[in-house]
Amino acid sequence: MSSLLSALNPEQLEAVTLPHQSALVLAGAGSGKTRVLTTRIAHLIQSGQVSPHGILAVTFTNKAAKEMLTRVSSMLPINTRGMWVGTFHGLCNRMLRAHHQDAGLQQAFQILDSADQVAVIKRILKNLSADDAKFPPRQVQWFINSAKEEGLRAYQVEAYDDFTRNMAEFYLFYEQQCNKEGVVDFAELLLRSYELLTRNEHLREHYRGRFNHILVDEFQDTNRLQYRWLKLLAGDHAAVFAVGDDDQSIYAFRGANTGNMKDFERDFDISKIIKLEQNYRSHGNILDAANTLIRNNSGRLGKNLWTSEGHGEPIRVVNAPTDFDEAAFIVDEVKSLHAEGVALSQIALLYRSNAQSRVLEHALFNASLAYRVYGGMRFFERQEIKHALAYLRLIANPHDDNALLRIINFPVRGIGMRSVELLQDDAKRHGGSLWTSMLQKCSTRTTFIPDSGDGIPARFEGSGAAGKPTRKGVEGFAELIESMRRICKTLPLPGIVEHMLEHSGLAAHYHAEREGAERLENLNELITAATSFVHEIEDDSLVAFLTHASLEAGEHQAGSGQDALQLMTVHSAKGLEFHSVFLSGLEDGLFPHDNSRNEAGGMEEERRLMYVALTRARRRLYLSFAQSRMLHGQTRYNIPSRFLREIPDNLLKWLQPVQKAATRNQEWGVRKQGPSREPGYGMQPRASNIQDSAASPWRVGQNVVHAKFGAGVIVNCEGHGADARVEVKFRAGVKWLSLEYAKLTSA
DNA sequence: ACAGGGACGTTAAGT
DNA sequence: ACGTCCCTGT
Repeated sequence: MSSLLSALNPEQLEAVTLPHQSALVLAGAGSGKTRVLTTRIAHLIQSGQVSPHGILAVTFTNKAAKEMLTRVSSMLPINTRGMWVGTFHGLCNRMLRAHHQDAGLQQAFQILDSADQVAVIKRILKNLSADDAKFPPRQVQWFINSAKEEGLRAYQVEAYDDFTRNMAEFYLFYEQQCNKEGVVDFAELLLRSYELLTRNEHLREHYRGRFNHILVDEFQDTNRLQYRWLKLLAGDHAAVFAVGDDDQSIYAFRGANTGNMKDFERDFDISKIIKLEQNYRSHGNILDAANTLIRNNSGRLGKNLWTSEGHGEPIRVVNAPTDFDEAAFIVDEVKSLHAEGVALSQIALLYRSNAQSRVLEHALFNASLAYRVYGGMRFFERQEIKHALAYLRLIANPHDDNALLRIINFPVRGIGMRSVELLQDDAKRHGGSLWTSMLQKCSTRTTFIPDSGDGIPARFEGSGAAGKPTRKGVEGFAELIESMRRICKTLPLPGIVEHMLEHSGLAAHYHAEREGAERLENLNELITAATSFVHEIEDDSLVAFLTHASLEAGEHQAGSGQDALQLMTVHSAKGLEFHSVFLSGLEDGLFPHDNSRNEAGGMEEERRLMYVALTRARRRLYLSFAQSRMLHGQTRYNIPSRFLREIPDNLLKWLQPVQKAATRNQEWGVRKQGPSREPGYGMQPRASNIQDSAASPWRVGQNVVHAKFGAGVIVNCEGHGADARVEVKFRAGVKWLSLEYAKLTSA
């Protein structure tokens, strides 16, 4: 047991070994948060305070949930099956599947992702002939989801104006449509589960009795409904162990409510917040910068990161004339870092908004540097995969109108818009699903019209009636789905997928398409996904697989496995760390973003975002800005970010202003000591005097040999220990080299 | 059925 | 600048 606890610092130890009581752990960036969470779970079990059965641990991402399970299992040789570890949505789904009847759901209910949800809303708006200029589908979606996150059903929405009344009406129709089809959206998983526990005392008491310990990761990201769900589930007896960092709350825009932390203190009688402030990630200068910056925010719970390691290198600041030059600088610097031995995958290029990646990618591409951009299309979101899933959904539940509409004429089988509209009208009249209408039409026809044997009813030949010839297509489609449903009852999951791909015509379609090779490959990958799903998961049903596809959209972009630079927004960098970080586009308007100016608390959220960005770097941090930048087809002239001014000068080292690319002919170097002011920039850059070469065997003037650059002479030294660096003049130019990585020999 | 043109929007993103 | 979405014309 003590082996579990031996490596913890006092605060971590206190958190891990806390008795059965609710607690709030304020866990700074890089302070060992996950370690504390997982060690506590292991400790609780090992010391016999709770069985795995009594533990519920909730996170926001599947990745975090998986990580937690892996780490717990590595600490304890126990079966983690009894534990409820997962995302809010995953756990709610688990609960709703187990009690689908009590929750008013069919067993095979399917989950809509955001795109599916918009599709449903569009259909409803069209159906109601709503003015789509006045009511954009995405706004309706936002309204519905916000209402659900406040725990409100359509009839509970308070509407004092026409606009809201309309919105509430759309919500109502949407609700009815989802119920009819047997589908739920993400917010619905939470709300249903919450309502189930509220209404069903028996179930509530069951789960309250079961979960003695509830652990919450990234607590600052919880929304109101999630908080209420936790509170409801905890009741009076469970100990809720909430871990979070108010300074890293960057998701207010999607409903995260930092107020939950203060509510939690009050509602759960938290007498003392445990603060994890020792940072195991970054060097001192980086932490000082982050600490100083974030102190400008008000209403913090308060926290100051520290490290037992040294100050490390100064933070480098770069002023570039254009975004193009900024990118060129970054590429050069990345190259030399790489040459010094830093793996590309340990270098991150961060930016505030996705549009900024373009110019960086362009420069990287020209320099033939391997890179990987986060945030692209995910596996289960690809068009061909969505089509395939739509077929699978119909197999599981043919009343899923959304799925039906997606593939009723894909691949094309001669079902035009006209036929689809007729079906929709019919379904609307009868209040049933499209599938029901379809079957009725087909059966009506076969009853009244004898089939001539070739599949084409004699009576229709040459009839020329506008809508009628398409019926054959509809009928063929109905038969296709029915036969797939029949046959798939007898097949194992991968077999179902394979059969569907073959008989739907999807495989043939992409096979014939000129650019379809990759799509076809993805479809085959879907069979693989089904196969591994069957091997890994205890439930190998089609419904379980579809649920998996909805709740886990898959990898962001298949990491080719090769060593590559990491490009991503600051938001997606949260939780990650890198040896070196380049934070680009530090300009007012970009970061902080213009749109945040008018939002309540917007600037403070931007500052927290900046705080997240800074604390990603372990050893080296570059901050850069451009005086002009091409954005949305226009050149913008920005001033450096106010956040740059909030970092103490003595932590910064201003690199020589980058020259215009066209006239650039010298290497990047350190600005000479002395007063300097960027004209028109209102900042006082100061050359760093962090320098310590006393203990170093290297001195200025020494001749050295580098494995790659050849012979050179040291012209400058800085840093100490693992962070000592020297500036060497080679034939090819002047380079800064990290002594930790560069293979330098004395000559 | 499908290509092509025009309007539009363009902060961040998990489930 | 660029991608997407929807409509229109062939």
